Amino acid sequence: MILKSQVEWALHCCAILAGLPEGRYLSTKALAELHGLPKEYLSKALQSLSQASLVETTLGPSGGYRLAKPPSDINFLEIVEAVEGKARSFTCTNIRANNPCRPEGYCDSKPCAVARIMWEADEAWRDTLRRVRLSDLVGTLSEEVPSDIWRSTFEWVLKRAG
Amino acid sequence: MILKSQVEWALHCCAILAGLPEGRYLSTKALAELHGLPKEYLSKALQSLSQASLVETTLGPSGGYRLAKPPSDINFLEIVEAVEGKARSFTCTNIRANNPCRPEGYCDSKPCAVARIMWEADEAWRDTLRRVRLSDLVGTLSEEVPSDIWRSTFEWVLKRAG
DNA sequence: GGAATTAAGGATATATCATATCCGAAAACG
DNA sequence: CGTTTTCGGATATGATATATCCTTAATTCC
Repeated sequence: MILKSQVEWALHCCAILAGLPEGRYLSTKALAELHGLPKEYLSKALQSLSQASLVETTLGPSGGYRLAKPPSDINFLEIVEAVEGKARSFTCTNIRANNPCRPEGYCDSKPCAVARIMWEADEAWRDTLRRVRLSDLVGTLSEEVPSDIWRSTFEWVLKRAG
Repeated sequence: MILKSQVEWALHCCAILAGLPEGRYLSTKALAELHGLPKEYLSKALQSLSQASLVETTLGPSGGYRLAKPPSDINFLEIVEAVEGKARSFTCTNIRANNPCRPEGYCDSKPCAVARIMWEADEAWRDTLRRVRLSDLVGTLSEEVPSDIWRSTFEWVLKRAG
């Protein structure tokens, strides 16, 4: 049960977008080069963010992506689900229904007890991600990343944004 | 990020094994037929449980599997990790290291902030599973499954155990 | 002792999905 | 108009889940 690498990419890209000056866009090319990622494939992750209305886009030179909402209004779960999908990690195939001792046409009142427990764990995972805002990540990063690296990184990407 | 179907199979099989009379074994064949599963492939899941020392095995006719510990000493996480592995769902490829603005030889003191959050969510998932014992599942099942179906199911599998 | 049964594990085949690249269309900008 | 960009479709490739088959060794029963 491994998350797509696009999840990691999307989170890091959102962190950069969150630090952009008001109104500026950042292209796929700039984000790919900054992180050392394949541009064409990263583009798919960014498209997912766009479809989830987490980022806005504009075309043409100096176009690209920017956040559609303030970083405090975006949580980790939104980003993760945008690229990974909203499907639960455990799917119940209802194998109890194959039990030959069950009478014909017997109908269960509740979902399978095993599935309920697995779904509860899945919810705990999602709850944790829901509680972390993108602004929290940016706060942590600006504390931990040396300020000169942090600053020159944004100068670097903005130079590429024209 | 989907769990293997073997996880579902293993959990249901453990629930049945937990209800067996003391000292009895149940074969792969019986467990596969009870749940309508491919015998050869289910065998791989049971082998995983065996390698994790969750079940004991014996060969020959009337051989098969039984729990190695009382159901109250086995939790969901043990079963899930036995077949799914212990690897975290999020793997950090440290793409921040590709940032061209980082000085040569710069070394991060902490693991990536993104990874720390994703791992925290992963721990929340594991914690939930760790807190549920196999005996809890059996308790729920014996409450919810009509007693005649519950009883005839064990008669059915025990007949197949010789 | 011999036949049947069983778990264990290796080898292999198939299907699904993640990863990755390429291309054409439409939009924005100078 | 020419360049740059997002977007979506098409396609290729690699890894992994799913599934089956076969051999070996251990155990039980006759």
